[in-house]
Parts: sequence; C-alpha cells; structure tokens
Amino acid sequence: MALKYALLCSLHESSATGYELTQRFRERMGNVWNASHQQIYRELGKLLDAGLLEVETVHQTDRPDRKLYRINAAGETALAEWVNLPAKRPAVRDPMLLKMFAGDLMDPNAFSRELVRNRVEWERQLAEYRAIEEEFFSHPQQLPRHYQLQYLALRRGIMGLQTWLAWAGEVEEAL
Amino acid sequence: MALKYALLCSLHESSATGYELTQRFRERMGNVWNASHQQIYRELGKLLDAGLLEVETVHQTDRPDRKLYRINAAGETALAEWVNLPAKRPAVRDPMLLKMFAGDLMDPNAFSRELVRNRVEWERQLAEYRAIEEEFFSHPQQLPRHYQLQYLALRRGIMGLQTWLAWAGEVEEAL
DNA sequence: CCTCATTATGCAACTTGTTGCATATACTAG
DNA sequence: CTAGTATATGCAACAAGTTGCATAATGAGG
Repeated sequence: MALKYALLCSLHESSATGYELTQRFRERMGNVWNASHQQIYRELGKLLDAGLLEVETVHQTDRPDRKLYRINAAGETALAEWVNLPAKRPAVRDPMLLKMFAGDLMDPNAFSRELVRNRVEWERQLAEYRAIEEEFFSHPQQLPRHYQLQYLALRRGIMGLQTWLAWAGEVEEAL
Repeated sequence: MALKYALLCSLHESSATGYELTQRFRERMGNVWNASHQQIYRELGKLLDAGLLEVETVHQTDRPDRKLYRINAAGETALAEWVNLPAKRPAVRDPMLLKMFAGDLMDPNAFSRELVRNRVEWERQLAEYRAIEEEFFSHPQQLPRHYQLQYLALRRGIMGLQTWLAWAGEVEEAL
C-alpha cells in the first residue's frame, strides 16, 4: 500500500514524470523511501486507473514523450486521510548485520573491506545530505511548517548516517 | 534469498523449531532480521527440500509435535559461501518519515501522539538490548570472535535506538 | 465458567519488490 | 569512431512479504 502514498506524497509537492520520481526517490527522498523505476511506472498506472492522478503527455521530438503526472482532488483526499493514520514501524532486514551472527565462518579481511566500502558510501551520502541541509535549510527556525517537517526528516537521515559511521569506528577498533 | 540465510545463520548457532526461530527474530535478532511465523515455516520447508537442513519430530502428547530443525553439512557450506560475499545495503522504506513530506496535511496532535508512542517503544527495546548487553557481553574484550561480532551487531541496535530517541528529542523541541 | 495468552504448526490468496529485458535518441569522453 | 551515460518509458517472470484463516491443548485470570 505504501508505495502508493509515497508517490502521492511526492506528487503532492509537485507534479512529475516517472523518471523524475525515480530520481527523487534516489536523491532527496533516499532517506525515506526507495523504489525502482519499474515499480514506479507500474504503480503510477494503477493510481491513474484508481482515479487519483491526472496525466498529461508532453510531446518531444528528440526523446520519448514525457508523461507528466499530477495529483487530483481524489488523490489529495486519499493522501490526507493516510497521513493522519499511525504509521507502522518498518521491518529491519540487514544482511550485513545478519552475517555477523555467523562471524566464525567469516573471513576477517573480506569483512574489513566490506566495512570500508560501506563507510565510503555512508560518508558520500552524509556529504550529500549536509549539502541539502545548507542549501535549503540554513535557517530552520524560519521555515513554514511544511518544510520544517521535511527538514526534520532530513535530520533523521543525517543522524542515521552519523550513527553508522560511529558504529563502523567501534567495529574497527574492536577488530 | 536472504530469509534463507537468516534461518541458516540462526540454526548455525543452534538447532531450533519454527516457533523458536520466530521468537529469536522477534527478540535477540530483532535488530537484524524480522520475519513472521508463516514466512518462517514456509521457508523451512523449502530449505528442507533443498537438502540444507535435517528435521527431527519430537512427539508431545499435550501439544502439537515440535519439529526440530538442524543445519547439515550442505547448509553449512552454503552459509559459509554467502557470509563471505558482500552484502547489499537494505532499502529504506519508512512510512512515518514519508508522512513528514506531506506535513501540511498533517494534524500536529496526531503526529505528536505518534511520536510519543514510538518513543515508548524505542525506550522499551533499548532497555531490552541493554539487558542482553549486560547479561551476555559484560566483558567484550574477552569474547571469542564469534560472539564479539554478535556483540557488535547488538551495539548497532543500541546505537540505532539511541539515535531514534535523540531525533525524537529534536523533533519535539522544534514543534 | 469463559475468555485470553501461550505453545506449535501450517495453507491460500494476495500484495510488493526484484531482475532481466526492450526500445529510442543525444551527448560526452576516450 | 565507439562505448558509455543520460533521458524516458515499460512488460514479464519471479521472489519475497503480508494478511487472514485454521487447528489443538494447557494454564491463568476474572
């Protein structure tokens, strides 16, 4: 059910094509929701069938036509309803942590290399989020409520990555 | 693919019934892997068919028979292979954070109540993990490698919950 | 006495997410 | 000149996860 609302949320902010939504889920919303383009295109079709979206085909000569999706009144209603329902805590399924439960079978060097790769990735992500923070949210006190909550979601992303990095430090020290 | 290895990991530690595995995924491994009993029983059947497990039916007169699953040599081999492959980072899909992207549709009181409910849950979990830490890992320096890595996975759980609580503090202060 | 929680297993239907493939053009780097 | 990246969409098959239901006995609490 929830990808549906992730798309409605994003389109509620501003209309977009499937391609643009894919990018948002990778970038600005990467911290909050992930989905592949295949999944997104499929779900957009369903939402259109369900009458929660409108679509406008923007013709292009050089590239495939863009389909610009826009949330409509029914979509807004559905979204507003969902937003005020309590959300489920997401399930945890982390294969790397899982491997640590069979640590006696693990090659220490392979694991160290994996940690380093992850650390690089976490640092890259953190730098990205920090850049968004500086660009859009340098004065969080003055933000309208809408953006204040988005800012707090971003803060969650930043704190989460800092925790991963701190944990990686503990692990490297212990090994 | 990965529930398969989660079960092999857990059975690699010690043989168990589906019921016990369900409990482990809720308790000691809750931080690392979640799965419902339905999913677990189904997957145990597949692993048995694939020849990675053995099963022994323990008769009980008062209750349904227990089926005790044990990992076999083929299972150990498969697990050892998987453990040394790099793991994928899990996808992020958090409905609560998602809602914050449509913050203008949100009832502030409903959200505050939700935050408080989550905070209570995070605190409860944290207390549980801390209890495990004290019981089993009071002298982490002296642990054999196998348990040292499990301890570090638990540390990750503790740090993750602390971060959620710190974030909740930031949110409450901001609102 | 009755209901609820615990132990213990599982099927069936459904929804969600992944993987592999396909198409088509323009621009950039080597 | 050729390979790769970016734009832009999508189908089909498959794997994984959820939800609802079913069975069956014991013990505890009201």
